[in-house]
Amino acid sequence: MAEKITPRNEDYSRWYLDVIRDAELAESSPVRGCMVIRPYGFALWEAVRDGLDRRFKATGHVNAYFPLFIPLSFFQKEAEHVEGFAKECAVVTHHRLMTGEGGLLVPDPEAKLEEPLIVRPTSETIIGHSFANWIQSYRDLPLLINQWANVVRWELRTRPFLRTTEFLWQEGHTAHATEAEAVEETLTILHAYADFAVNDAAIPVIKGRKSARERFAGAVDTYAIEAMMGNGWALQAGTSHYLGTNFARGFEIMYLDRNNEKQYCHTTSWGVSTRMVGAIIMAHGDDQGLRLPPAIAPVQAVIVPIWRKDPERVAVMEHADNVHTALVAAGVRVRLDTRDDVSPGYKFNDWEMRGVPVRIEIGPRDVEQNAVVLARRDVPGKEGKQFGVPVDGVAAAVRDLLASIQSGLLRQATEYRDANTRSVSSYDEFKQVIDGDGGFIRAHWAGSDEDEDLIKEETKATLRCFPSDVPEGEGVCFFTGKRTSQVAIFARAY
RNA sequence: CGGGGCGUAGCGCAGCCUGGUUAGCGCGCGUGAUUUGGGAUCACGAGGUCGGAGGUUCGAAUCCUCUCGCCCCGACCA
Repeated sequence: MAEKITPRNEDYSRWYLDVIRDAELAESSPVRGCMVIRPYGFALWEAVRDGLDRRFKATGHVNAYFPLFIPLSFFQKEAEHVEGFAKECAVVTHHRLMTGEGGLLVPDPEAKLEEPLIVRPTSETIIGHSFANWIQSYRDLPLLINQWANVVRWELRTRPFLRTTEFLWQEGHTAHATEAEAVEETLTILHAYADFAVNDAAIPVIKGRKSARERFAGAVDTYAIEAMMGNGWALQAGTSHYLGTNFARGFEIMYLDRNNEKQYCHTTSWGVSTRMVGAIIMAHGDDQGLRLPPAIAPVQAVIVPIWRKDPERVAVMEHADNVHTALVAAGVRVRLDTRDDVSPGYKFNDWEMRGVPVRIEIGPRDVEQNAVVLARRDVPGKEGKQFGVPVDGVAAAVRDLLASIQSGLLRQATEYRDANTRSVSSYDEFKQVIDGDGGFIRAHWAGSDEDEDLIKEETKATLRCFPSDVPEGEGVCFFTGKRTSQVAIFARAY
């Protein structure tokens, strides 16, 4: 691997869990596979939410809300969709409890539902049902709806943020008159996701189309943004699906066109989940813990006052208050750490683990000089510190620093990804890379679905996507030896 | 569901093999003092049905049986 940016040490999983614990992002819950999101972790999710929601609204989407429970029969209406989700559904069968033997509460057999309800694993079906009612004419199109919600998928194996039984996400659902419009919508959202990932989360994602094997259940085409984590594995951080008329046929989502003829709508769906928080942790975290890009950091700068005796304390706090006020006025999300029961050293570590981009140290020496010390989270140790920054210029200096950290994190992550993206010209070489350095393999690909299955079985690497930016041109498939212009990215993935 | 492992204080663990007074350690928590520019120190203190049930035994955290739960690897997946 290239120079270490994030810890790919003995146990990356352990590191990941420790970061989550130390930064107080989340913890396990009494319910298997579910996660308690603590306030700081939720603030991070809210930042993701705000960044995405702003982009959705800028492209004409509006928010709405649909039921948590979906009638079982709704799932039946799209064949591939059933197949994809049937294995991981939570099912509600009763609506009342009763006291049974030994005083234990049990579902009342008298209160069995005539039709079981599914706790939504995704909402295409129930939203499709509404869409069918809402859409009559071409004048009702396009219909651009988004929902912020929780969903439940009974996964066999879970990991905090990356895969939990219940998770928070947004799911967009749109309906269009034509295939071209719906495909355009799918790509508009893909670009919005990538824009957020790159510019807000500082994660250099690759936009691409999924292979048939990796496609969403019921979609004609699935597009995704793929990110590289600190151990070289891939993480699908957002998906956008063109659903064709599959769901429109299942739910009779139809409109009358200008010629007074009934037509099926072309629909799309797309989602980003709390998994994005996991991506941010794994893409940027280092040995000290979390590193947050300023654009989404709940706290962008923290002021740590330092004093020994009460007279010092008064002077330092007054100075710190002034700096705090100036930064608030400058629009910086700043926090003054007034805790007097922990030492400054403790606070330094505490905020570093939480990934706060900028730390402002204010002690008696700074009061004397009417200055502060600035420390940047992305550069460890003394090199990351600026001493004697005059108070007059603090707001400007902090803003510059935040901008520099934002671009610095993106640059580091991009360099890391590029250093760990390799090309191969044979399957042997492919296996060597996957078992050795890991990372992404980007190569020409003309294999079949079965070839893809074989590679997955033998190497655990999956076809992540066909990247949409293809500068390579025609070449030879590493697996089949055929000439092709199609390029694919393979990697082990979460 | 297959393969491995673990349940002892809020958290992390030792003790179990080879049964024996009052079950230990670290972190955290409470009180006090001294500290405070990189995770403070000392003193005192609170905190446990040893996952549960049954059995063996004079005696069980320790041995046996059953049971419940969790974690890791695999299959499923955002």
